[in-house]
Amino acid sequence: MVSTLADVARAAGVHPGTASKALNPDSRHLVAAVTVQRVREIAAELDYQPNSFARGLRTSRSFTIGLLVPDLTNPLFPPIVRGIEEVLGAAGYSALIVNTDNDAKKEMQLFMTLLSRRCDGFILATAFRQDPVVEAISKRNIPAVLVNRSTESHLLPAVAGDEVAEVRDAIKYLVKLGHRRIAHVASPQNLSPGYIRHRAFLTTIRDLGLEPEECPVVVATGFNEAAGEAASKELVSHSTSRPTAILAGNDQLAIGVMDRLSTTGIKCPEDISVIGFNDIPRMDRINPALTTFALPKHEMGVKAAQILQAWIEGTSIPEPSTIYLPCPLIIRDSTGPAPS
Amino acid sequence: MVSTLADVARAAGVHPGTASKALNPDSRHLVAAVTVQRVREIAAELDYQPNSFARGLRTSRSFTIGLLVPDLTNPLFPPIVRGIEEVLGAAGYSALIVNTDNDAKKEMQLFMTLLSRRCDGFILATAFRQDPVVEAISKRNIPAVLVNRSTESHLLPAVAGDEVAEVRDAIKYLVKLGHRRIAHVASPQNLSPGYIRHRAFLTTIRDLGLEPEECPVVVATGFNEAAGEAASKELVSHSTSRPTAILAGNDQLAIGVMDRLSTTGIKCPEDISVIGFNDIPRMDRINPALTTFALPKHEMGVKAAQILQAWIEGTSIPEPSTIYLPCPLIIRDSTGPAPS
DNA sequence: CTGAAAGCGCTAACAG
DNA sequence: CTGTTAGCGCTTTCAG
Repeated sequence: MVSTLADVARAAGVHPGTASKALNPDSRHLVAAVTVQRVREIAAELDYQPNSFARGLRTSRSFTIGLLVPDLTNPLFPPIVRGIEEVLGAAGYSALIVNTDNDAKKEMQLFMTLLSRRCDGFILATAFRQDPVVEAISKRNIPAVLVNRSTESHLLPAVAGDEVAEVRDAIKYLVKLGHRRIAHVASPQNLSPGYIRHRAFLTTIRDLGLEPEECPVVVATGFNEAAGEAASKELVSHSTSRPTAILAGNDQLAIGVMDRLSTTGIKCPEDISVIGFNDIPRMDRINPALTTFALPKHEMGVKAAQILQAWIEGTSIPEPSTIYLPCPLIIRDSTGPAPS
Repeated sequence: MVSTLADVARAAGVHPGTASKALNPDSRHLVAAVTVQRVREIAAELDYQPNSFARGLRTSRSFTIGLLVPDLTNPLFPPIVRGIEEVLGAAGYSALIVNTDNDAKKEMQLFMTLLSRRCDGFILATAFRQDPVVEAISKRNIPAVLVNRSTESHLLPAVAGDEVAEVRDAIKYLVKLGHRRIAHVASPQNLSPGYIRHRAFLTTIRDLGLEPEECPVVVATGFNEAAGEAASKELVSHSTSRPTAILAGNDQLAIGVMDRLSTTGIKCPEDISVIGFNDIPRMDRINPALTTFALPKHEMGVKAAQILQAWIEGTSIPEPSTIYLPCPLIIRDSTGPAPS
């Protein structure tokens, strides 16, 4: 068994209360320097580890944060997690990480179990545009911040990519290359990125004076390659009216679109240019290398964690607004001049 | 604030002890069915969540497991984590996940903080061939299992790919294609996969009657593309004596090797065939698509988790031996007949 | 079947 | 500066 505070106190010939003060940085100054020294030595000797159950029970602090992600297997999320861990880990917090698979029921259930573990705060990369968990958190006034997704009702602070700017930059870039028939394969609309990009697409098309009927949108039923392939089938079937450029909702959808193109015998980028979003790993190595926007994943994690830490520790209560981080356009080989 | 067991008991008109029994599946049978019913209803109404600090303090069980991985950003690990979560999550455990970056000091430090959080068990994907953390765990007799890596001293059960079979299969396959000059770019030797594959390479070369001096080994200084590129520089510099096939220590190293080949103007697979290990995502989409071995990542996680759970719950104390899972060879475009 | 009481290990308020 | 005390919320004997 491991040793307890009482063991340390006994060995040091002091009262447990005193030992506690000696060992705790915030109350060390209340104890004589020699005593502190002795207690610490003995603690080290017995390699005493404070029982975090007991401490938590007393202080109502766990130094644990709950981290909800849709799926760690999606390469978007690990860098975010690392960014979070980098700041919160250094501050003494550990992360309880769960995968929700974009399942609202699972999300709520997992949240409840994390809640009963008394997490000091939460970071959610899982929010739906309307999200009961977000409401539950907000109602209970628990520190929490959203990352990569935001909710319709701005109940919690969020850190996300600047999706509106991305879409505008993408379309401007394509127009400069001579494209006028630009289509959008949108990701599902119940999550903010899909919805925001879709809306930004519509308004940008209008703002730039393109013909809306030449710029169709089709909403994919998922986030992966297969969904992209399925969604673009109809889009590229009529060789006369087909777009010359396709903006996919994310990189995986873009790959699916390119799969469809290659099975249909359409060349990318000669016939149709394709753009993705997020710049997940190895998009520079697929064929053709994908033009996409670099979401600052690590930085998003860092920012979210900083906001959460300040909130937990009472340094600053954040506004429930969204911070939009810029996403540079990475031009590679999947885009080129519009065919003549 | 959330409600406590005492609140529930009061509202139900019973003693807290009784409420506790009524709510706990294992002791429910000690309480009258009607009472159980009433207490449960009231608990649900107040949405009572047991305080896990208090419970843990009393029971010395946290229903938490510590999960140490080198780097979540390496696509090898998320599927393992998901496999683990799948079994342990269903059993009521949550996972505290930390990244060690293959830094022994960081590993020990993080382990100690997880220990003070009273994890019921550990799964390590981080073990070095000699690993102080593994020794510390073993000495304290804490349930823990290794995954993807094993230690020299078989102190803990482990689940890994069958690296010896992989290497043998790889070389046999290459020999069948006519290769006799086969080189190995090994991954660092302080981790079991690098070491085991290296040894298997040596013995297989001998067993198959190839000339050892025609089958050089160079040990890479890291696990990534850059390390693979650097390690293969020398190997392919002499056009007369260069190998016709290279077995890289993992997929990232293999990509590095292919980078080197393409900058040197050597064609893959026409001039040199390349094989990787693990089959990380999108190896089927790079150019040329990589021939590699499919490590059963998810299954490894599942197996490790099952062993751990049985150990924690006392169902079965496992042998400290390694389970080797078969890894099928996935033949793609980076391998072909030896040049004549 | 239910109630009473003790105590897990710690911290924080207060007294000396 | 150090000791005393109480109690966080729960489970688990032991009595009734």
